[in-house]
Amino acid sequence: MKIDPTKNADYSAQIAKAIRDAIISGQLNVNDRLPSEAELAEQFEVSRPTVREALKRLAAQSLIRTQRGAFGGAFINQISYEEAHSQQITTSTLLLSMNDVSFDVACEARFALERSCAPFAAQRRTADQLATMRAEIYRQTQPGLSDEGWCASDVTFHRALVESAHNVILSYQLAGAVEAMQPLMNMITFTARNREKIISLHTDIADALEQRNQQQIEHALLTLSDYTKNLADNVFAAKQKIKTDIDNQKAQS
Amino acid sequence: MKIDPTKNADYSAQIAKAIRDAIISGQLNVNDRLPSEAELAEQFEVSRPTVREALKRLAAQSLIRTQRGAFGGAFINQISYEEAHSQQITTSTLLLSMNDVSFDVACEARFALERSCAPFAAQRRTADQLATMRAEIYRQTQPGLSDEGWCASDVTFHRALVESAHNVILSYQLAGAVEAMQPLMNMITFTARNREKIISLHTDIADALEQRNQQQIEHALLTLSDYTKNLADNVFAAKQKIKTDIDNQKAQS
DNA sequence: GCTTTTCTAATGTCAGACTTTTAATTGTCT
DNA sequence: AGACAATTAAAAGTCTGACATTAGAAAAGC
Repeated sequence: MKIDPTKNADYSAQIAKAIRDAIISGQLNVNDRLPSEAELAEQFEVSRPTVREALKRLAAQSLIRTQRGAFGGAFINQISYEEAHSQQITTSTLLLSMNDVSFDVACEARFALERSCAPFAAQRRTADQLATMRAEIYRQTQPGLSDEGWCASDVTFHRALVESAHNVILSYQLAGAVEAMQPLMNMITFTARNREKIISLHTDIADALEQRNQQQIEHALLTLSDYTKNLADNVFAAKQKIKTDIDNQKAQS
Repeated sequence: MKIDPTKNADYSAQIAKAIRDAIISGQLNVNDRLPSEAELAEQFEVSRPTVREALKRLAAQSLIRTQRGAFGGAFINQISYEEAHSQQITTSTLLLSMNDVSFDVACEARFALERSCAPFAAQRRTADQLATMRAEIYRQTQPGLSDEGWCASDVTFHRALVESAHNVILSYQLAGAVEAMQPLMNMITFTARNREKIISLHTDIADALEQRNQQQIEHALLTLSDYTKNLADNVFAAKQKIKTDIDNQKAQS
């Protein structure tokens, strides 16, 4: 692992890569302690600040954690679902916001992924998860619910659906996709009429899940996907119209 | 953004967070240039090495890129699908290897996710993608193909299937899931007999895709999933048996 | 035997200097 | 005037050496 060829540039990146590879390949195990910064500096024949920069890179990916004090140091971190998940969300969110993905594409992907847990959800759903979903539906019917409250409830509802598949990998992947989409979803303002329709679709999903009817779950999700797409199209069209009107006014004056 | 409360610890983490938040919230746009390290050090009232550690953290997430020389500096990076993708793979791979996820769970998730692009693949597949898949199937029939070659061909085949859905978000999410699973898949050694069966299932998938038959694609994927699971169960059972036999021998002596 | 103190190894931070890279500017020649 | 070469300056990358802070371990005291 100690090899670090005198390639032209950026020692800290090279050192980070060397350590990262050692972790991935299993040479370093969870909770192993890395040598101290001073020792690493000696091994790699660089100064301590350079080593530190490398370690910070690894820390940014939660590959290591550091502890101060005697017998402290850098330890290989066991990545938890939560950490992996929150990292995935940051990445996906940035990806979406920086590459102006069309709403349709994102929406399609989101519901397609969610549909993929339908068969397992139908088989394995527990009363508990069903209750959560029903509770969220009830919350959504409350007239005083704010836009933020509505969105949060929506996320909880869908997360319960995903969890009911009882597959940690699916949960991890889907929670990431759903949450990353949230900023896009928040661009839609839901009228009372919209909410009513969505609540009815949510009820369909819950009913289908209760009856363990996979096809019906998938169908309801597909309908919800199409409805959301339409809603978004209208919102964007309206925004476009306002913009055009303003342009026209400017042209007249 | 310049605020950095005198909380107790880890300035570099705080600074990284401040800048990261500014990027995510849109205060800083793609290709904007950050102030130079010296200026940042002054703004945050810390030393330059501390600022540098913060910047390295951001660089590790590909949030910024740096350029040396006059008019160089740190620039907000536009995250590409490729980068996001490779980051996702590192995270997922580590998650899987560190939390000993059962093969069944991972396999189930992988094929469930892949099934989710069946409807779009059936609609939108191009002749090109179909040709890629047929070519990989042909490669898989070659008797001299090594284990590595087999796995690589498998990945290419499935990626072509995913790409045929023509949805960048789905591609991004699924490619991550498929590739992260690869180390687990590589634990299975495929006999000639196994390969034959898998090739026949791959052919089923390609045929279904050619006929744009969504249900048949899904069915073939499900069968492939079950077959892979069985295969893995047998491999693990065999390994377990060997271990038990050794233990018994030891007990006898 | 338990608590308190001291020790010490490690990270976290700083200041200042030097090196290298790179683009813009200026200068020179045809 | 335009093309090429030399200069310059800004910025990242690196190093040295020091000090501050933490927290576990060992020693001292009761």
